[in-house]
Amino acid sequence: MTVTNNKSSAEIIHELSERGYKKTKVRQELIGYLNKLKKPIDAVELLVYLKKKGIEVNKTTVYRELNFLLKQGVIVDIYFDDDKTYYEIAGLPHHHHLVCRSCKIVEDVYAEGDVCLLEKKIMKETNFVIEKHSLEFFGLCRLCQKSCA
Amino acid sequence: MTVTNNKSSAEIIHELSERGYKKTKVRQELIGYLNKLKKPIDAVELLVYLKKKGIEVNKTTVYRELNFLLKQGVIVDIYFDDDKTYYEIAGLPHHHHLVCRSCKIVEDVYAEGDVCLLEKKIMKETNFVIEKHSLEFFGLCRLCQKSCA
DNA sequence: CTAACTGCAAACAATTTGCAACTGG
DNA sequence: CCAGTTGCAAATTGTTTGCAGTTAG
Repeated sequence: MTVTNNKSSAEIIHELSERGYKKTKVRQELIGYLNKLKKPIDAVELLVYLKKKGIEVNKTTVYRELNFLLKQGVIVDIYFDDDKTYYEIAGLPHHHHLVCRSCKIVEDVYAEGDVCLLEKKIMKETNFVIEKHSLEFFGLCRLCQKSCA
Repeated sequence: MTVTNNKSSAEIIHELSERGYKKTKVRQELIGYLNKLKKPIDAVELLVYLKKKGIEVNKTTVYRELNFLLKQGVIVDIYFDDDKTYYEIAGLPHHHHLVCRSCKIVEDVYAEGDVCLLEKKIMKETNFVIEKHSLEFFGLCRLCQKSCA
């Protein structure tokens, strides 16, 4: 599925420019941040991040940039138990997500290939061509186990 | 996780009435349909179904009813690679979903407990309390493999 | 009779679109 | 110069809320 191919932000920007796309402030910042974060984050939080760094940018631009990066394969989109889209840098080693239903924190879990085997089995049995899967675990993180019901 | 406990529509309606809730046309139809369908479906499609059966109903009522059934544990909500919520009757045996990226058809896959083992392992390793997980496979169904890229 | 249920219009949140202005290579 | 990029306001989609009227038990 997802190929493990972790690139530096500079490399990504370079590849994009080879494809004829410009090196803009917002583009660089988003790629840089997502590349460092290595976890799913939503558009609004990214907007907050940019604001905090003093970068004046309209939400439209952020949404447009995210869709662009998605199409270019720089990031991937992820859907959790709510109605917004999360984005994560592409090319991370295969992993899944732990989502806390209380504080909404997201952690990555790098559990070995069990699901990939299952995937192959299902493809064989159903003749469905599976291109990707998503596996999320929902529950309570260590902190929230103490503070809430 | 989800307890396998497949009830008849009549039983469900009965339980709800014991909790003080009424037996309404829309409620009966929705439970009946979801119980027969045994697959995830979204609010709009449910609305279409009701209209087709000649049941005059406002979308607000459908959304409200779905949230009600969710709270009552009659149905569960599922999130795929788009921005709407899907609903499925609760208590089905543990299973996962195959979603076609082209025609959006959803199929259930009843693959055995691999993921539950993984879940236990992760709980032990991370101290996260996992309450549920969702595993979806995305790709092309048998038909769409032929008709589209 | 009364809590549960409903419709309607309006509000909402997340995201997209049209269009004119702008900017990097 | 010109394709790629941006801001702004307005539109869209999925869903929720307030409120007044209706109905099942």
